[in-house]
Amino acid sequence: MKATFGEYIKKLRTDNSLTLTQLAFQLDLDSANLSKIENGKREFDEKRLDKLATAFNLDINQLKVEYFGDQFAKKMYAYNCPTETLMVAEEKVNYLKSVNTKQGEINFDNEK
Amino acid sequence: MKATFGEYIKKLRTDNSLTLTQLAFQLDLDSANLSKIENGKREFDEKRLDKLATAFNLDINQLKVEYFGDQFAKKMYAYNCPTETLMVAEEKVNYLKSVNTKQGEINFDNEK
DNA sequence: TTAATTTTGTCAATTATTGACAAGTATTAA
DNA sequence: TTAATACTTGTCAATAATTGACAAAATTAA
Repeated sequence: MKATFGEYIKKLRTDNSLTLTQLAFQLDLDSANLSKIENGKREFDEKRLDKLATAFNLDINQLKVEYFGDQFAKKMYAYNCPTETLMVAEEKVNYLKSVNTKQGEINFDNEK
Repeated sequence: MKATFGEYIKKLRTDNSLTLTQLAFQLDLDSANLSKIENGKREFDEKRLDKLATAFNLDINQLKVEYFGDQFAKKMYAYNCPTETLMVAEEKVNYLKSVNTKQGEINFDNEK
């Protein structure tokens, strides 16, 4: 839970006794590069989250939590951001959600 | 506070009655590109946060809160991440801080 | 109107990320 | 031990993303 995303993938893979080559194939990746991802030397591309979810039958939302949680944490750590940053982020997401009309929803306050 | 980072800069600039050209000069930026940043059509590069702090005599930490809070919020919104993501991010920052020895600190559990 | 300011469009140059492969080091099994 | 498999690391060209720079249009103020 507190591990990096690379460690997280590695655990998933080994728990399911897959080789790098086997998982890399499912993710449409070179096994050497998957190794780097697991060891934190490359980033996992977000466009492969769906494939990862499929490979291990995971909930895509839980995966996003792990993935983006990891991304944000890395940034925070690298730039030594105050913890507040996350509170402000939450406010701002809510702001974005209220300003932008989501797909399929009806917008009642759309006066221009 | 809940505005985007671009709106935030624009407000700072206009409140201090600077033109785009004037502020852009201080930030070592083209005024046309600063305009795009203010209007959310380009990203503000994090390497310029210090210059921005100087220009308006702002606390750099407060600026980081605004800047990264905005970044995280945009990602969350774009990928429709659960709010949990931010809790997990917080855990992970703490994990990173505990694992990596910070500068100047003495590491007591450094048995290889 | 004119001048100053802001916005938009474009594109080459720079920078970052990726895919691919080779060569290396474990690890395991016989 | 060897041979096979698995994993790691380094490199680099190809691709993609970001940036700086400039021109030109639109807006605003006088």
